[in-house]
Amino acid sequence: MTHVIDSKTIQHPHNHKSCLQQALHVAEQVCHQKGLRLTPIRRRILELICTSHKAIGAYELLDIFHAEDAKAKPVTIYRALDFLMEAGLVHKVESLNAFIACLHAESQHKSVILICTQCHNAYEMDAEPIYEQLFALSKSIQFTPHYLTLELQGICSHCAA
Amino acid sequence: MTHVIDSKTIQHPHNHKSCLQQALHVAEQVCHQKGLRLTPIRRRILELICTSHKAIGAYELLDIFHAEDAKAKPVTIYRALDFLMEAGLVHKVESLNAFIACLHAESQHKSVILICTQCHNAYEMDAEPIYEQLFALSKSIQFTPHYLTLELQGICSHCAA
DNA sequence: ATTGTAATGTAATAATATTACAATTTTATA
DNA sequence: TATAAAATTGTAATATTATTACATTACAAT
Ligand SMILES: [Zn+2]
Ligand SMILES: [Zn+2]
Ligand SMILES: [Zn+2]
Ligand SMILES: [Zn+2]
Repeated sequence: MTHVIDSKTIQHPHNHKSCLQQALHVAEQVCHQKGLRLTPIRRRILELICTSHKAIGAYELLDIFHAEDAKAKPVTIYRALDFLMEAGLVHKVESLNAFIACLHAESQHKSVILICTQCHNAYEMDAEPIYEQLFALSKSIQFTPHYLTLELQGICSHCAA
Repeated sequence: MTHVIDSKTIQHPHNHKSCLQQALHVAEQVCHQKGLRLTPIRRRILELICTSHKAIGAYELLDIFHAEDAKAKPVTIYRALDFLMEAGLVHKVESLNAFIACLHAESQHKSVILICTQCHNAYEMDAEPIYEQLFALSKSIQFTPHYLTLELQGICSHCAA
């Protein structure tokens, strides 16, 4: 994975339609490749998450989706989220209890999530060297690393300007 | 801060009383120094968190504390937690929605929280170089870093053995 | 003593997430 | 194609985590 974030594009106003198209296209590909079923519900939830770069909560998703499908319940959303996360198409932002779409699910991820506390956008940036060092460090004390939560809050370039 | 974790001690069975004493002693010092009031409730909640190295949830704390003080309500716990976190005596483990005591609150912290998914113990380890690199990386794309969430799940040396 | 501030009491509610079981749809295979 | 197995969705209830609002009490500073 190259730098997923590009301060010239994602942090600033940009043609967001291409983000959405990209994410959905990759999702189709990944699911086909892994033999997973991107059902209408799952696809729609992914679309809703991709609406912006702000992390979105499960109940916000429910509010929107319920207007389209009155049968939708919390578990409808959580199931879709579980599927999408399992497939690597969506990430949970633990420090916000909210979710973002992965724009580069096709490749491996060792990323940090950058969260702007002003505009509330959240994006991934490649951080593979960080993972490697941290994993090495933990191994040096006989701790076997499995999964890293790495989220950086701050002010994005657009909001700082 | 030196290495807060020591695979020879905290990860393995150890005289935990000294962890507790240490944490409470430091808490007294820190509060005195910063002009903060470590009231009986706050002190007791800290003690309860220090009971073990497992991260503990707010409602687990409430269950225990309520048995000692029938007036206790959720907000009693959350207020104490807010105070303790603000004072740097307790950290929230975002990926668990639970809390741990800081054993070295007297010094600055740039730590990673190591979480064993088997025994559920959680400890801090110094990770200052990681912070520096990540902060530098974020600045290089004009993102101003404020606060890092850094939690590593895995298997501790005791459980691996 | 008086007054302002911080801490706690009390009640209600909001926000996030999971469990259990039934019905339906899809997939596999006889 | 018919049938069985597996995956997905429907539905209801509930569990878990966290906050808001306002009253009261304790503490600190004049
Ligand atoms: Zn975009
Ligand atoms: Zn911003
Ligand atoms: Zn200990
Ligand atoms: Zn362990």
